[in-house]
Amino acid sequence: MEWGVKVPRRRTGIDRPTIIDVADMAGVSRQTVSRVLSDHPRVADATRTRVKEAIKTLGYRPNRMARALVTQSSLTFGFAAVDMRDLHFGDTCAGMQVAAREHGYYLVVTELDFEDEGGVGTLETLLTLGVDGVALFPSFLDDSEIESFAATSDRPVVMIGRQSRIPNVVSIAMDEDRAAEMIVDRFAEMGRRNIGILMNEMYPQIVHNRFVSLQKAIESRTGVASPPIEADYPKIANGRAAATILLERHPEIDALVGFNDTMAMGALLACRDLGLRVPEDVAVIGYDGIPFGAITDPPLTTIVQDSIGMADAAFKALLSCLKDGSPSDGRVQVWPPELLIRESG
Amino acid sequence: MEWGVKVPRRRTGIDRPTIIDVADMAGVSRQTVSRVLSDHPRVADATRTRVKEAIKTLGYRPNRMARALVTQSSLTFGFAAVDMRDLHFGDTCAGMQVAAREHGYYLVVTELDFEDEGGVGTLETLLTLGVDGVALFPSFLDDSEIESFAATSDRPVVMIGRQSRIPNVVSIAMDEDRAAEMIVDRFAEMGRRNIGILMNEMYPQIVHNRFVSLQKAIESRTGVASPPIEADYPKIANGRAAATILLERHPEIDALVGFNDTMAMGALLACRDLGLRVPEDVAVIGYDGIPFGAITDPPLTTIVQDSIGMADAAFKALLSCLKDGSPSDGRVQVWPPELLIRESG
DNA sequence: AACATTTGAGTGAACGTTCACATTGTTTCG
DNA sequence: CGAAACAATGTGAACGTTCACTCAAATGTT
Repeated sequence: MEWGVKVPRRRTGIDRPTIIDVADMAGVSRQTVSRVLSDHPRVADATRTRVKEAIKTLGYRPNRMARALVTQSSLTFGFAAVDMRDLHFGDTCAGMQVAAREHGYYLVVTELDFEDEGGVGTLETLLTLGVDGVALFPSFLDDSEIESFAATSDRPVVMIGRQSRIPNVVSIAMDEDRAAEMIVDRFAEMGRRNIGILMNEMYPQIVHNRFVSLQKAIESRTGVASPPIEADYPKIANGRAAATILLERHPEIDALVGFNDTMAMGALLACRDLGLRVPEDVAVIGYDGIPFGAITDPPLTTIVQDSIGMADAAFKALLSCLKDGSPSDGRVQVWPPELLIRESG
Repeated sequence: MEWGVKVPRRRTGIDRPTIIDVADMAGVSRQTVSRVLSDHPRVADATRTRVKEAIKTLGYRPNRMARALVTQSSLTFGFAAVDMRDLHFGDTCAGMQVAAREHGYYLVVTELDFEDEGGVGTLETLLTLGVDGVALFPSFLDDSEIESFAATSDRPVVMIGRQSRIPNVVSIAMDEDRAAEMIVDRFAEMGRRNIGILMNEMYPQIVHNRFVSLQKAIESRTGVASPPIEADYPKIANGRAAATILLERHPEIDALVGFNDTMAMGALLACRDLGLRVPEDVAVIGYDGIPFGAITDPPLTTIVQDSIGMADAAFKALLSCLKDGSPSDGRVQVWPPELLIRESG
């Protein structure tokens, strides 16, 4: 039997070097290396260069997890949305990436999965990963779910794309009412009063808000309630199918709003199918301003929102919550929409 | 003066509960809680339920960073590409998310930024974040950069979208030669011999490989070298501009390949501008199979690759590298392309 | 009944950092 | 010239886990 001399657990040679390896090579203590790493002023120049050399030759990179464990800050934010391929989500994500990098932050991006406890599971996991804050598109999460998530989160939460006043959550969203008014006013300018709305069930909350805003604007402008219709997924084919049904059921319709550009493009196709001219017979307007909207026939008029600007704001909001330590109580930022007039409406 | 009784650093009340809080509440040791968390068999049923209750009432979630620090595994993979909004990248990313979630893994997604040491910086940061492996689209990184990154990485690396045999890197890519042949053969079927190629400079490596494959296929089939032209960014407008120049310079061209669907759609517009009919005068084929390709006029013929399948393969490759501990020496997986014939070519 | 095995649970150390404090020299200045 | 101030570095503890042990009690075996 042996009494076993303690032996270090790994050190296989493939492992990344640690701060101690650097310290040993430079002949200093770990703290001094740490000081060099964080540009602490009280390090002798000679020492500093020696340490930097050691860092370079060893290819040392600090372990952010270990660092985060003690500082309680990983310099990392989480970003969650249903689908990064969606233009608005993708742009916002890219915008935050840029803002983050500028400030030495890193973005952990994840797709929200409805399967995973309705999306909340994914968010919780994000937290266990050690992010300092979370920016998210609420999509299918309703206000109360967001609220309870924010309540258990010890980190700031900013929500993009919905104007709800939720405790401990900063909300950044486009002014849906204003957007709806712009659309309806534009239609009015063209002499259109019978407006059909193409919805879908994929993002229940946004759709609902957008729908409510549109109905409000339509009734206040024309005094006429508007026939909505739902499609099950915001794809072109579905927009086409939905628009076809809507136009057949309501031949009086002379204007169509799509919940997003993709659906509006479907509407364009439906009009062509039915021999209706756009915009002479039916005017069509979408939301998002995706690039392909510029080359449809006719090019699509659309509401665009400043994704990048909102992303930047989201990042700044998280950062300032961290600085203040304040949980940023239910602040709501409302961003103005812009109507990009092309030819369809 | 005080001699300062030691006091715990934080415990402000907002902090997440730790495993010790759970242990205290359940009246057991941290190790027992840890055992419950990892479903260790040797825990008495009574204890197990007590611990689980404590976990629930406290809302405890294990800190993955602390865990990773000791296990040397974060159950997290990194995924890097230039732009998640790109359909192929986005699909692959989504595919990996699904695969990851199924296996209890988490995906840390990041956009590669050329500014940041030419992209390598971002990858290195990913490593310091503690990911267990990295899947990446090499884009503007050349083979030697990937190679040196893989050499310093103590974690497996899989590269998607380029067929290079690099030490310690698994490569998963579509068979570019085969795709090129399918395109050229399709054109040949239509009696086309004068093929123009629309390139761009955004993803130098892929473009170069794709270009070489196309040239090879064209020469072997028609014996005619082909005029390429470059556009600076794969946008519709640039595809249109590039195609216009190309068609004006080479009126004999009767077929056009776009490096991706977006550029091919630009080509469609250029043809319309010049009064050329598609596909009667000029046939057009793209790469990627983006949905909008289905509704262009005429609908776009295109090469599609199995992004989801490749994503799944990438994930499995990383996983198996970790299992074997083997650095998976330069394996290359080649995936067959598919020609989606619509009307433009 | 004596001993071996299994079961359930606990303890100190380690993972790679940073923080608060301690320890040296070396200036500065009244 | 002595005390105070400062500059440069080092040390032990802590962050929240898991791992390799250890230990006591319960169970089985001959």
